[in-house]
Amino acid sequence: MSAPPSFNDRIYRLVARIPRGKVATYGQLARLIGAPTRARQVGYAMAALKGGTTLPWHRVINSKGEVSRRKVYGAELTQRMLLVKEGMRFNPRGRLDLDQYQWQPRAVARKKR
DNA sequence: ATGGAGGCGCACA
DNA sequence: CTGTGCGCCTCCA
Repeated sequence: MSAPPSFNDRIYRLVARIPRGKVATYGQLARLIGAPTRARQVGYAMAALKGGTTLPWHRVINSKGEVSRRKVYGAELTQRMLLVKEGMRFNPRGRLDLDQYQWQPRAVARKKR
């Protein structure tokens, strides 16, 4: 029997589609799977990823364009490093300009944010 | 069962 | 800008 894809699986599938040089926010991913109020669970899903994952987990940030704080400090630095390596540049305030870097799954049809 | 805390986000003050 | 509250759901003690 094929079980319906879990919340986490849908998130992971989406994360896998984020192109290099772009980022998505937790809330954005939640909205994209039709669960606009569950941004926090997206964060939880990411936290549950294992070390050897092939997913571009580093391309997921918060709605302010910053790399979120978490338990293990080193992970934040790794994430920032990976993003910079993909060509993105952080503000003096340590944030990314979402207008410039946020992933737009549907290129055209999207006017409001 | 109950209460915190967690890679969030939004509205308000 | 910061802080607080609430909604949301999962985990864990």
